[in-house]
Amino acid sequence: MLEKKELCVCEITSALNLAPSTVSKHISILRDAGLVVDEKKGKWVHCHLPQRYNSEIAGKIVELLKEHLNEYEQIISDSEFVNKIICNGVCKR
Amino acid sequence: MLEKKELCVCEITSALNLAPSTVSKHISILRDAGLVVDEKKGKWVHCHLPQRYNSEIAGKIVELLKEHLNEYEQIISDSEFVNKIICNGVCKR
DNA sequence: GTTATATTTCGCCATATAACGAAATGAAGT
DNA sequence: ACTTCATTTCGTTATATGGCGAAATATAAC
Repeated sequence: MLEKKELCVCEITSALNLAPSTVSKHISILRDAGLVVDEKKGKWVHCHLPQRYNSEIAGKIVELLKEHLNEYEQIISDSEFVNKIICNGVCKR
Repeated sequence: MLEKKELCVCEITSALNLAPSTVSKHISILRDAGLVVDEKKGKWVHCHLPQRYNSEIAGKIVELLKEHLNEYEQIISDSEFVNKIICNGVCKR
C-alpha cells in the first residue's frame, strides 16, 4: 500500500480493518527494523517506504517482494483499497 | 549446512544441539514447503537442498540468502561444524 | 528373534506473537 | 479552556511456535 501512496495510521487501520492500537504497534516494529519511515505531521503520523534499507539483503528482499506482490489476492485488494481511501475521507486531513 | 553436504537427521541434530524430535519436525515442515528434500536410505533419512523450488520467489529468496549467509556468526560456526561431523562419527553410517 | 540405532509421532509446556480495549498523550479547532 | 480526532501505551487474552521426552516405528546387525 505504501508503494502506491504515503498513508497515515488511520488510513492503514481502515484498509486492514484492524484496531488503531494494533496498527500503531506494527508500524513501530517496522520503523525499528528500518522498513517504514513515519513522521508526525500535525495530528497525523504519515508513513512511507524508506529510500535506503539497513542492509543490502533487506533492500534486495523488499525489491524481490515488490516484484511478486501481485501474486497474492489479499495484497491486490488491499492495494486497490488505497485508491478508495483518497476519496471517501477516512480521516479529515 | 546442506549447501556444504547432504546430512542425515542425526547429524543435523548434533550440529544444532537439539532433540531429534525437534529436528524431525522442522525437516518435515521444510519438506512440505519444498525447501528440503529427504529420502530414506537404510536406517537414515538423508536431507539435501532441492534442485528446483515451488515458486520463482522461493528460489530467488534462497539464492539471496545463500549469498548473505556468511554475515551471521551462528551460521558460519554451524557450517564449520559440518566438516567435523564427517570425521567424528556422530552416527554410524 | 532380539538388540541397537535412527527416525517419527504425540502430548505437554514455556514462550512469542498478534489482536483488542481502555486510558493516556498530542495537536488542532472552537 | 474545552473538545475532538489521531495516535500511542499498557494490560489482557487467545493462539501459534518451538522445544522436549516418552513411546511407536523401521531398518540393520547379531
